[in-house]
Amino acid sequence: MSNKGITPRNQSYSQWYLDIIDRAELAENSSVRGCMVIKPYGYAIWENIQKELDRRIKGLGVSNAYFPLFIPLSFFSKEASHVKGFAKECAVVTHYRLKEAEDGSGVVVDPSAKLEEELIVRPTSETIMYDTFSRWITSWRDLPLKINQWANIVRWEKRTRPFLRTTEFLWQEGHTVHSNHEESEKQVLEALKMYTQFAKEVLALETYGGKKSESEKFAGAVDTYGVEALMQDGKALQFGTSHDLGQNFAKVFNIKYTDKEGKVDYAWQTSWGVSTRMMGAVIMSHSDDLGLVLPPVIAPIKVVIIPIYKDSSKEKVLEFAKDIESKISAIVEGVKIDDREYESVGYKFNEWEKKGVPIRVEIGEKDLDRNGVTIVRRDTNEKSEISINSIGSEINMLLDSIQSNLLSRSSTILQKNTHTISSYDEFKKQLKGEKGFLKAYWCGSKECEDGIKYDTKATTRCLSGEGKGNCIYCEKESTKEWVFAIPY
RNA sequence: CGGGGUGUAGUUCAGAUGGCUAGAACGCUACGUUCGGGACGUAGAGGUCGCUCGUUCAAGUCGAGUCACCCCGACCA
Repeated sequence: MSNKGITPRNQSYSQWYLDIIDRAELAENSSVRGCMVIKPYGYAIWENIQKELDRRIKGLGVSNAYFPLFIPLSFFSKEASHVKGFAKECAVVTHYRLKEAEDGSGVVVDPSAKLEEELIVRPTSETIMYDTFSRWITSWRDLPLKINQWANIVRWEKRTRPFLRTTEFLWQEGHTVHSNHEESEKQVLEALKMYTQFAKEVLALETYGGKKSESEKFAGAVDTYGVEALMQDGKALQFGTSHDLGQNFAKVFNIKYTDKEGKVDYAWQTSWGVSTRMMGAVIMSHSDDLGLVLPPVIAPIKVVIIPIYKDSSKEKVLEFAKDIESKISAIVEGVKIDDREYESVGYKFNEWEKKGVPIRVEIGEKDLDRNGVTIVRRDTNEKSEISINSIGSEINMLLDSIQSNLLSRSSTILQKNTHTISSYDEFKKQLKGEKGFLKAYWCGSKECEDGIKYDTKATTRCLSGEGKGNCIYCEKESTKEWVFAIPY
């Protein structure tokens, strides 16, 4: 198996992510591909991400709920551009029963069990949720309605990549319904802000967020906003979106309410989501040649203690190590002592480095003698010796500083790799070389956008700001500056 | 769907011009010696060579078909 294509720096990466995911070993002759198995260590990272994100989502006044995996074809086909956007990547359920094959070779689909109406495995849940919403909402008193769902979804993409584009993925999708456009617009921006803050504070990632161009919009949205992160190879990764759906879905799903004046009107909606792709963003952004580097907030193991001893000192060192463990655990969550006897010290160092554990505490005879420990921080690989007085709070502070160091590193990288560009030659040259984010004016025409994409593979990622300049492609005057990049 | 490539041990791969009982490294198991940066020794377990048909005295090796997977495009979070 080759893992080319997901490396932050060419090779070395392939083995790092294998601690987190595995290829789905599907049955022989299965045409299912591009699914991934998330291993326990990887899932623990996801759970930490979920926990932090869920708290923030609830902070927006949103409640969790769950809707069906299957969407009747008729629901799905109601919003024209939505169908058009997703039609080519849907898994369809056509039958509900199997039977034994006549030649005894196993089971086959029972043709008599054909569904009256096909079911779509959700590629996103707008349609199935909004059908329900139309029955929940009748009055202004029912609004705003704010629902979030944690779920798996399926998009049958032609080409998959571990983490970045898997056939099935886990995500969170927020859906809100409002009585007017000002309020729903505000919600869209609030969600966007929540995501960019989340990226900063939890994932230690600096990102660009902003409005998407017409061609990059979500299928069925009036406007789409996106959060874009920069990977080490200079490509951009969109890891979150927030959509202003206007009344597009309300009109086809008949989501109407009576306002305070007794007038009936269609509601205004938003939807927004982030997925397991975030984990890909974290891995690809922070990893180095030694393996993963996890931001402490999402690291399942934040501190690993490695006792180092000879037979003669074994008991003393282990006892000291356990004492240190309980001292740190009193203040810090996620402390692990690696006292496996059957692995060598070097192996352990390597293993936890590879897994991105933020702090390693080494405890040996030398440390015992001076009543201290040796610690190594994963972000810089700096080694230092600290005394055991107030070790818990010191480690806690160090975790904070690792978290903020990763963020400032990410900010610096983003700044360094963002270039304001005014000539198309320069634009092309940059994208052939180091890539990164390019800020340039664009007239807004599809011809220019397509031309740029054809020449360079770069697309508009999001609106950068307003000003005055000339379209990088056709040189017509424009007031809008966009962020361009080659996307994943 | 187009272009390219690959199927041999758990994994990564070697097995020119067909030839004896199919190999290596890593991993795995047991025992011993080790342990401040991926330890070492000894002994072991592990394979219908993707599948089918054909050519041949003889097929992992040649031919045809088939299935699966990977990479590069188009499409996308």
